[in-house]
Amino acid sequence: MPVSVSEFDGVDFQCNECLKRFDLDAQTIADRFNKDNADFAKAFIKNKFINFILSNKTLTDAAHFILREKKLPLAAVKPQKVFFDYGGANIAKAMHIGHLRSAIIGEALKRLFEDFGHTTVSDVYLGDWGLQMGLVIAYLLENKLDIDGITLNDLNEIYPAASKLKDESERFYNLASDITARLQKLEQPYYGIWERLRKISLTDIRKNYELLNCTFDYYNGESSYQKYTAEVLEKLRPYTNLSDGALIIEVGLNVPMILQKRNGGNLYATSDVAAIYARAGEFTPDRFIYITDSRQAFHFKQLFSCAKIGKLVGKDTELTHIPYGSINDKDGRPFKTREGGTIKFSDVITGDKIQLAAVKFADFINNVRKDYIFDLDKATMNEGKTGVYLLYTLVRIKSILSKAGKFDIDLDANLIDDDTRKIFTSIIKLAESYTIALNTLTLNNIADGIYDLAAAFSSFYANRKILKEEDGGRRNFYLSICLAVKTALEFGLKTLAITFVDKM
RNA sequence: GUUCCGGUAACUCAGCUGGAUAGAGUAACGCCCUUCUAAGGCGUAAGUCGUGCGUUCGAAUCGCACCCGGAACACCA
Repeated sequence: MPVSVSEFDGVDFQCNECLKRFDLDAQTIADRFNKDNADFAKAFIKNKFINFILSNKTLTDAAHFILREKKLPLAAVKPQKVFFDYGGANIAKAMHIGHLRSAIIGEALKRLFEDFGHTTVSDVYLGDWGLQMGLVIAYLLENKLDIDGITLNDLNEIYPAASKLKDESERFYNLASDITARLQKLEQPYYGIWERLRKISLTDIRKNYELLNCTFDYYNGESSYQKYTAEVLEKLRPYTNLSDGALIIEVGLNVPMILQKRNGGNLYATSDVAAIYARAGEFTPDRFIYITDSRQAFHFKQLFSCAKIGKLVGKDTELTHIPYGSINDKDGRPFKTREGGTIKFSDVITGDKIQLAAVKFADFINNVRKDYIFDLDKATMNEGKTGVYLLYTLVRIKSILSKAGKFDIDLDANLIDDDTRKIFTSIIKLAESYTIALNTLTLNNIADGIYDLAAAFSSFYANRKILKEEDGGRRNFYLSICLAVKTALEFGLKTLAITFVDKM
């Protein structure tokens, strides 16, 4: 019988099945529940709802589990192997604020799956093989720029300039397209220049992802999968045909998917098809999860349909795209600098742990799929529902524990009062939020759960002096709670890939 | 034009496989530091849940229509 968290005062969980089914008598069910599960929870009826109040034993059991196992009591699931594709930084293009969400959402989801015991494989899948490379190379050659001495800063200026030129000059666009196609055939000098550009960018990209706590198993890119292109196109041959010179495949949507351009050049789609084929072959994952911005939703519909039609993945392989909304400014417009340029990664991510926690938490607290208004000042504000608050709460707990010295773990259920009860239920609800997160592939439930636990602790903390408590049993009870909350908060922050500190 | 996503307090957002009194944070206004980190705690005030019909014992939640905002829709990624 389905049970859900209740918002009703003094009730932990509720069941309203008896309101829907006349054959069920709420009182009978509650009575039976109470008979069989007396030490777990108490059921009672109000307004035809069956309400459940968790027993003190259930509350302390959860805390004991955390203290013993150093993790939250999560529901058991059948372990799967899941392939994560997130990150997606571009070579020869500075990382900017738009790259932030894929990285932090992807990393947190990956960790969430690992918390549940799933095996994961992750690939950053760099954008290193498309037209953007041809644009930059064409620009370098046309302007006779010193390619050996080029720096990342130069690239940051070259790409926007080349991109602009592409829109203004058809001649330049054609040149860049031609160079892209030649590069894809590994022709010199283009391939050599490409290697140089990739090397310069990669150092910076790795550094940035490390700052964000992103841990990719592979730093592959579109280029890494090109060697599978011929093979995958051959496999798809029965389903493809030529249209207007381009190689296309009908995927059951109103628009076919283009696999190869008229000039023989490959596109993003080509790389993606090759990549999913190669990954399925090498890792045989039960599931693929791609995390990109929502504008690519249609592309992934095409890709997944193509992969199924062409049997590039197993029949039962689950293919998931998580589309996230764009980061907008206070006026709801795509985030730009005052001059109209993109906000650079380094403007937002400085490496300061507290600021980083704030930026990440501000993202998690919002629904992944929606656009969200990014306000650095607000995110890093010292008050309210922020990453700073969580870190601060943790610091205060740590301070108490270090001053307390040794103590015996003792959770005497008789000592539970309103404040401590709130802490215990918050812990249980946090564990519940993990299941919701896993099922919905969102993270705001966990972020909220962590906040609620921290808030419950802050209330408890404000109402008593833990270290001055003279009753030994009570002191142990309080300190044990501190330790359990600390462990739960740290576990939660680790899932979200937020680094915490000891002092601030 | 077709399709998708969004519209909830002044602001930023939860809640959406229908359920009890629609929740947080911010901003506003009060109160609480000789006391474990006040980056904190407690409280007050703030809502035609975009609009209109419909389904239901019951709708922010489901259906239909409409209005606003954003996005995607063949050689970009």
